Amino acid sequence: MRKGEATRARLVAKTAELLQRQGFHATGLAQIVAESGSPRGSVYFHFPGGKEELACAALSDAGKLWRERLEAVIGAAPHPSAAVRAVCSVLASAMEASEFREGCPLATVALEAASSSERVRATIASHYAGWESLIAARVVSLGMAKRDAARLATFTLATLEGALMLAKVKRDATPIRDAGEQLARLAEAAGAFSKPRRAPPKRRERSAARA
Amino acid sequence: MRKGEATRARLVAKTAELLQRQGFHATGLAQIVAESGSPRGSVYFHFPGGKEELACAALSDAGKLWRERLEAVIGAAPHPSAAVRAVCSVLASAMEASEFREGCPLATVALEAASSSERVRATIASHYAGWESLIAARVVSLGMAKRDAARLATFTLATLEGALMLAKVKRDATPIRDAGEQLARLAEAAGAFSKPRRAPPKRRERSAARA
DNA sequence: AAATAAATATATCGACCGTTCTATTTTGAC
DNA sequence: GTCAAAATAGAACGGTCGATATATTTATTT
Repeated sequence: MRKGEATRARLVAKTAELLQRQGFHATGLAQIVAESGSPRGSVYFHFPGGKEELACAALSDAGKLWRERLEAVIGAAPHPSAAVRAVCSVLASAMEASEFREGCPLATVALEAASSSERVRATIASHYAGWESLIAARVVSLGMAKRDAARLATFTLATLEGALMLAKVKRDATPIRDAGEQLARLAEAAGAFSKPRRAPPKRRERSAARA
Repeated sequence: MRKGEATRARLVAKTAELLQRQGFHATGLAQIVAESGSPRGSVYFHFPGGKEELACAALSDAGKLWRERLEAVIGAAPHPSAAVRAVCSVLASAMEASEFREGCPLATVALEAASSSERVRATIASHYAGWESLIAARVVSLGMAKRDAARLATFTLATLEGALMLAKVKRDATPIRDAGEQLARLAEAAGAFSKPRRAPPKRRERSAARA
């Protein structure tokens, strides 16, 4: 049934948008239905689990979309430092373009629902982990040990998320751009260090990101 | 009138706690009144502006409290690197102790209300700025240029906020501890660089945090 | 075209939301 | 003790919330 899938897609898309801007509790089914032009009676048909299930679907969609974008940028950049610069540039511009209403599509709900809905929490956590593994994989290809790369990836994501939040609150995108610059230098330093290496002999104790 | 002030204080304290754990929209007046044991009829006496005004008072209280704690830690630490380590250690432990329910007292509401209540947004922004200037001042005392110090302070705060969020979502405090370690190294590097300096001759182009 | 399932429409539910209102009690000043 | 202000009590407001139930319409299959 085509029509049903279209309705479902519209519901998910609008929900993702509203969750990104307002969060979970500030977004009502009424608003989702009204702004998406979807039939109200269809919500519980497509999402028997109600608002929670709809939210998880929307968060998953957004998480996948951002993962693909991240993958594309990382794949196109010659070096992680260039990638992080590009990502921050895009994020900063998007933030300004939306007049600081849109940030990370998961972050607001993450903080809101982490302690109330285990399902939502787990959904978001898995997508964050996916983003991190993407970053970590790129860093590993530079020669850094997996463990250190994972740490650096978490650190990078944390900084980006925090910068997005500060930018939203300050209504100023410079935290994002500055974070990009700082992280890029960190990546350069880490790359310069571990580049000339080949097949690390045994193990290295968190040698990375050592400045 | 003593009684009134006590009631007011209880309302503010409980509101701050609930905002930190659940956010703005998930916290109702009913819950605040019930859990604080305060008279329901007193809310609009002490806070004619309603929930928004009460929330701002609570956020301001929390912001001041954290500022004082931050000030104490920075004052006691021999070096910014030690300070950031200590802060992260405390934050990580507190996160675990609360079973990952309590993070930054402002962050959740910051993301929620940044686009809905200008008053709340401005309140939070001012406290974040206060925290940053505290960090920046300490870095300046190390010899770093004011502009670079401000950037580094914003970067540090962003990383901490992001790490707190990730820890909450993952239910794992390691992002906080790792962020502390990384930031501490960054601070050491910045300190080592700008320490031997005296009265910078003219201006330096963001030489800080250079690895 | 008939039969079956998918999808939508609509009305309604009880619960809770933030807010307002009018008593009533408590407190401080005289 | 008297009086006015501060503070509390508690009901009640209209509105919206997410969720449910029952019809009705639309599409797919045979």
